[in-house]
Amino acid sequence: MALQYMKKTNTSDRSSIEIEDSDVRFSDNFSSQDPSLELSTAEIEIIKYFVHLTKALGLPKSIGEIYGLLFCSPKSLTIPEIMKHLNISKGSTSQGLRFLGNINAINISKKIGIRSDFYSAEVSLRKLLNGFLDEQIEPHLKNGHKRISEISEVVDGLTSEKKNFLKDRVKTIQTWNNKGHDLIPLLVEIVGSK
Amino acid sequence: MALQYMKKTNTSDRSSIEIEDSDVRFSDNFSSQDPSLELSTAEIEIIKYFVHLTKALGLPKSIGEIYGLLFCSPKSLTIPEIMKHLNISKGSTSQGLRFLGNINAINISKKIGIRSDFYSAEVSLRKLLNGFLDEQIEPHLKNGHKRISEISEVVDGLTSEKKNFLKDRVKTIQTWNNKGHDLIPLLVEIVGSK
DNA sequence: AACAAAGGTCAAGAATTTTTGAAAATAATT
DNA sequence: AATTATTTTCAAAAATTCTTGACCTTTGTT
Repeated sequence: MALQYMKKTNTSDRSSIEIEDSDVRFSDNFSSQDPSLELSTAEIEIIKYFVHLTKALGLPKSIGEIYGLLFCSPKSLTIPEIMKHLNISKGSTSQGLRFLGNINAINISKKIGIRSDFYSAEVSLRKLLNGFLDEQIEPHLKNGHKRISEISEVVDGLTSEKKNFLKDRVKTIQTWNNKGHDLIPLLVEIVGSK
Repeated sequence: MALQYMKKTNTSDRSSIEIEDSDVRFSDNFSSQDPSLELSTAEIEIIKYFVHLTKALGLPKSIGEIYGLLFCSPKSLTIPEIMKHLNISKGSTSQGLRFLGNINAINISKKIGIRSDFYSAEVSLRKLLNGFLDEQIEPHLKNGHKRISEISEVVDGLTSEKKNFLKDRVKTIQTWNNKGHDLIPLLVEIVGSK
């Protein structure tokens, strides 16, 4: 569950965040690996922070792990390195990097004489926010706009006594969608103002 | 998957939204019910819109169904009515309403002489946004703040050459968190104006 | 006080999403 | 063009999340 939708109504004041990060793969079965790949407690905690964040956004843990690892790394890393550091599969690594690439949360570079791609974390909040909004939110709004138009037509064809009520409701959703749309560039300006 | 994290990189320009709403329970097995409970195509489409939205937010379908139904209803409804209209279980209905209640997306009222609670959709964008941010986002930021402080202490205790690099990174996360925190009231003002 | 209707709880099952890893595709080198 | 390193794909397994419904509590009625 990405967002907390099961909050108890009467359970005193228990901490309101529900995501558990008890079982972090790499902290469990990592000791027997090449020590040069070992992550410090500090790094593990930072990675957990990003896992928490991605889970809150409804995204898989592996994405938070990958971004977190890159965020902690002064030098850019290759796919095999990421896999070994985090002890995750090639598939997860590849898909996670694709997602992060799509939202411009990582930078990809090459080094002369080395075939692999090198990945590093993008840390500009403006770029991160912009990528996330453009790739993840704006398509939803665009799609929503289309859907609402279709709904509007269906409602216009109604003859029941509910027609006017529903017309009004459709107008409400339309307004919401427009506001959301207008908000995107504003958000980038406000939050991303360096 | 709440947000699209599997977008193909090279699949021409296929529509970027991935959520399917092919199987909407109540449109499938609803015809054999009491006709007074029957939903029109328009209503079903509006409910699908909200299902789509809740899925995009990483929330269960039932929550979108319940909110959508209430949104389409000129009069407030009881739990048994909601269950029958949507053909969902008591558990889902109860939990869904609790979630919606927590974020102030619904209003609960009583009618004299009737035991049941009556539920209706809150349609003020300001209230909806405020409730969602306060109940779902702000606790995450608060928790994040705590986590970052803890991480900061761990990093301060470091002696490795990475210490300064990680200190800098922690500072970056701190800034992000603060900006997010400052943004909440601003968002409500901007979007919820009127 | 017994009954009935409404609402809540939560373990188990169903449905969905994520991860894995073998196989295919791509790209660089000899 | 054959070889090898790197990356992508995708079906199946694993993990997680959602829904159900039997049981329990609460509230109001007779």
